[in-house]
Amino acid sequence: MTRANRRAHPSPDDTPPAASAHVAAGVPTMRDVARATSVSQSTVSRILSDAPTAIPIAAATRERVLETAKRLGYRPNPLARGLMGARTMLLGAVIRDITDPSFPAIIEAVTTEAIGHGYNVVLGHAQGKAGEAVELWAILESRHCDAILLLGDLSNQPALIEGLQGTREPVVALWHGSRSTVIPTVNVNNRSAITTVMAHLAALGHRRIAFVGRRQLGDIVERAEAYEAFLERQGWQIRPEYMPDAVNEYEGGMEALHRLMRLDEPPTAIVGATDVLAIGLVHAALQRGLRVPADVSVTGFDDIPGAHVIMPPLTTMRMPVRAMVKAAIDIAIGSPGRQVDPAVDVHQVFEAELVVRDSTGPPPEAGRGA
Amino acid sequence: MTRANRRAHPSPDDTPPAASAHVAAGVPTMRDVARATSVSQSTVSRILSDAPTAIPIAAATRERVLETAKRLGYRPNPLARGLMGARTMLLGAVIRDITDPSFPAIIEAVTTEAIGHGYNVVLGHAQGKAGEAVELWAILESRHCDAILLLGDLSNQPALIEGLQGTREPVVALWHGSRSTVIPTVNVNNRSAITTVMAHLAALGHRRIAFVGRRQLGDIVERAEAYEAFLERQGWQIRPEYMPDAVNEYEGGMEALHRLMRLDEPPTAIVGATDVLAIGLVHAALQRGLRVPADVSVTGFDDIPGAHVIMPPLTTMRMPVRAMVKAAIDIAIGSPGRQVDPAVDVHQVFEAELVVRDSTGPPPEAGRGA
DNA sequence: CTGAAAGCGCTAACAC
DNA sequence: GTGTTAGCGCTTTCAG
Repeated sequence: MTRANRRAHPSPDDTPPAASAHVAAGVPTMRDVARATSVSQSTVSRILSDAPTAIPIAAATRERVLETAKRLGYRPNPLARGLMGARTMLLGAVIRDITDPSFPAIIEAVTTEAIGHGYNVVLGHAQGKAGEAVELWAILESRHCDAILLLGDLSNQPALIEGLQGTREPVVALWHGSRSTVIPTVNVNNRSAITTVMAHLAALGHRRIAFVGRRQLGDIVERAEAYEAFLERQGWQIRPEYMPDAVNEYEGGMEALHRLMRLDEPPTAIVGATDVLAIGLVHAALQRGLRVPADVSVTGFDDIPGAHVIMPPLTTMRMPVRAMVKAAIDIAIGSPGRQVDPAVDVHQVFEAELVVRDSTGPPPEAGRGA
Repeated sequence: MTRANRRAHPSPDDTPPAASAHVAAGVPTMRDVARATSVSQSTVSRILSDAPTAIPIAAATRERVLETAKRLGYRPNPLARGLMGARTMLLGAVIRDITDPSFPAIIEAVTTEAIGHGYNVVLGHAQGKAGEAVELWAILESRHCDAILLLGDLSNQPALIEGLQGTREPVVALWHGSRSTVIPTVNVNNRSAITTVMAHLAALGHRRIAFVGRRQLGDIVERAEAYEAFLERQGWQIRPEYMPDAVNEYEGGMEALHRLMRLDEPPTAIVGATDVLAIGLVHAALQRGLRVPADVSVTGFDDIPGAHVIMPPLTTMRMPVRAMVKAAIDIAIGSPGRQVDPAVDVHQVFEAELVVRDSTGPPPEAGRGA
């Protein structure tokens, strides 16, 4: 007995008698509206579809239908719609790792923005496992999502990316890194952001600046490259030992700091590729009895919630998350029914903003070592 | 031209000629499988439905069908399924506030657990606004979700709660507080958890213990009550000034600490109703030049990511998030097709575990004030 | 301008 | 055991 809201049935066997009274009538269907307005069901469909002006309809009829639809509390059934190949008003989201502290704000923005467009978000997270993302993708496709959003760098899922190309639904990647040319992307300008951070540090007087982050995720690769490029432009030495590998977790940052501080000539400032790393760096520094920023300056990236309540509050780069998500969704579902124009190379880039707090300051007077 | 994968059509006008080659064939349907196996489509349905043993089917036929289905890469169309009133394999999630730091772990658990059951999660967040949650609910209902999960205390959305009662889909509330009797709930045992924290503090020697949290969200109300009950059992004084109101944000905790420390007789320990509050408390204490825990001990609740990387690492209560989510999902979709048995009062309660870190210690030798 | 009718992919009576 | 036959609620030709 799974059949849903059968209405106008005196429940011969199924419905528990005096059960849920005020829903017994069931959700009104298009036929109900049609009957109540004494027009054909297809007329109702035409009026209620999102092609309001395509076929001319008598204003009076339209008025009446709209009115009864509202009175009856009519809601279109997205399932039936989707079955016909029409839009399902579903937005699929594939998330690299939902536990990453920078994602909640992103998801919040995505769901809000989607609802603003009348869309719902179906969530899936890829969680590292290679096959899983493809599976996820298949699921989203079978749900006839109108568009797919890729959240975070999923380039470690080549099968996903490949599969995504052979589909009709628009796919847009957010924070995927700007190397993917096959999929429209919305990214932060990592290069200019890191340049800003480095300039801030340089202006403070720092010369021995380290960069912490694993060159794996698209964004972080770009940040690392920008770091090197900056040093080069300044004519400063690029030291491999100033670029320790670190997994994007608090622990990764902590470990990296210890490694850096054991160097003969430790850095006076450290650029964390993410806030998570930066917070780990600060934490480990404090554990070591170092003062931040008196002994070592630290910067982050993302301005995650909490970045301002660690001690000292973190200097970091803040991205226009809202605007970026909006842009991505506009690309994905902005042109209703149409695929993203493949002729246009859609690769939007947004600028991040430096938020100076207390984790950065001038370097210690006398550099330790040489 | 929204119609989806029309197959076997030489694309007279629609399809951009040599477009996406390997998907051109379209998703195989049940009819395709039926034809390829030379059986009727309904036989395929019977075999592929989740009622495998309901009607006996020749093992040989079943074998063949299953085989071709796999070979063709057949995937059931959830839309068509749902249209019939069958299960949509969609799990709706209404989230109180997705930006709350304790939610990412919850969402992660929900999506993972859901996928384990073959379900997808449709996300919506209520975000405070009263009408919004109802709207959200209507949307989820129209999507024919098989079940709805309420995440966090949504009792500030009475219209939602009321609407939820008149539906056929199972609704389960997680961390809603255990006061709602009308909806099955899965909760943490706030009472015993706070008792544990208080006992920990008492054992350390604290006698002047404050509690910070707004009595609004279900969980926090229960925690506040447990706090008072503990004091009462100990025969200790309940001081209203030791229970400042505080919004559940870092800033709320900071503000509360300043207020508490301006008291003639400030507390030597503060129980934060959540980690967010506790982190704010610690932060403000440090700002004031107080040492934690030497001058004041602080505890939290939730063990959010980051609770262990603030300085000092936070003593807190950790909830079995995974198990709780699993329990809720089992209740919601555990009994396929059936509603949650209304006869059984489903109110599961899980125990939290004390995680002692460095934010708690003995009180200062000489209490300031009296 | 509007109605009638077909059918999306699937499930569920009902026959045989 | 298996095939036939209706629809689920909607969009979309095709006739008026």
